[in-house]
Amino acid sequence: MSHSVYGRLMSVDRTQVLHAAAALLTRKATATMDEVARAAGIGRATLHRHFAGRDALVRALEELGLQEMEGALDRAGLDDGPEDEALRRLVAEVEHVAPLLSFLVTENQLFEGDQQHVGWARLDARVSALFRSGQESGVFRIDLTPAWLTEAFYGLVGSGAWAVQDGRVAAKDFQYMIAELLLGGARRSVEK
Amino acid sequence: MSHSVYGRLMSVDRTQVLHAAAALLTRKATATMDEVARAAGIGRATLHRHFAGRDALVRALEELGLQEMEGALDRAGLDDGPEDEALRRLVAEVEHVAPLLSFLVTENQLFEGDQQHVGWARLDARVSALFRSGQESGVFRIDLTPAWLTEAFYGLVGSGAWAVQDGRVAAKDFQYMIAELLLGGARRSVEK
DNA sequence: ACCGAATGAGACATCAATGTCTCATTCAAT
DNA sequence: ATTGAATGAGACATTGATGTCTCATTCGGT
Repeated sequence: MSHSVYGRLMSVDRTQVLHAAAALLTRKATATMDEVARAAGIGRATLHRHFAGRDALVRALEELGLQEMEGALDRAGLDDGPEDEALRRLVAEVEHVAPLLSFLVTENQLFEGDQQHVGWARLDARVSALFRSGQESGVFRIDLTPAWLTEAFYGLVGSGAWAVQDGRVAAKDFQYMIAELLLGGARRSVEK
Repeated sequence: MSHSVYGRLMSVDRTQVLHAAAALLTRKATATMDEVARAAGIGRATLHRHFAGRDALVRALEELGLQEMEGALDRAGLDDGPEDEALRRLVAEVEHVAPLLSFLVTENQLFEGDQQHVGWARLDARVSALFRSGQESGVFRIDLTPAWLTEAFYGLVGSGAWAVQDGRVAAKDFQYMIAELLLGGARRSVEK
């Protein structure tokens, strides 16, 4: 009785399917369920067996995205050491979640009604807290609000993922490019 | 015979409709034609009279986006003065095109086949050239590729537009937030 | 080698969005 | 005030995606 981790026999990797779906939907949100299935390397019927419909799929993406982001935040250890180094660790941890994060940030069809999802508020708060902490300790400049820095972080991660996926940036440079731009900007420092 | 600028009677402002459509589609790419019409403040029938279908609408968005971006690039005068100041001017010029640009960057359903649209290649080249020029003149750092800086520029403009539209950043801070982050980054400079 | 679960492919009905049309109304120009 | 173009609302047929089902096949566990 070596069922698998969750009691069911495992054939299609739910997580892998969701990551593939996110990668596709980020750049083609109108993609068909059939296209999503193909992109994940499975049949449409199988996709339907795992996710009742498009809504269910999107909600699963949301759930996984939140979960993986929380994990990344945990592993980054944002409370340890200087905030700029913490940010570098966060960028590193976030790399493989990037397409998923990108989809969730972009597609706000999630927010039914007009209130933000609770889980997202938590994430925002954690990232935002890092920037605020950095400002208080004098590591980050104070003329850019934590809210904006958080938003910019999301945006750059998304851009980075896209640039890599599209071949405009080497995958190995992902972390460096994002962290360096976010921390130091494009201008050449007068003093390092 | 005071027809209007283009010979037809003008009732719905084509440009205004497209901007509204872009603003909506950026955050809800699966929006219905009816939703788009409502968002633009017109009826579905009228929307159909101006744009044959969804494809035509998207292609019109593309065309307008390219046109307005080219205009912004022209007005920014990228060849005059230091590149960092040119970049600031570009950010300023790009502000009102932001939602449109954001939609076009995000939705790559445009690129039929696998080749990039010619117009976009031109835009990319112009923005990229600015960063390259800045690197050569010593204004910008050389460890971040022009391609990445270009991508980051798009991403930050999109994030900025989103943050403003969502009320997380004041509209009046749009230019400052983007230009400052892009040029100087989040880290507090040791020396200014 | 056997068995059962899960899959892929395809058929099919359903449903929502789309595209087209009509008609009454509004509005700008005269 | 009159005219004609353009609009909004609604009806309608069409199309394409969706959701469900069946059946043959594959594959992992025993």
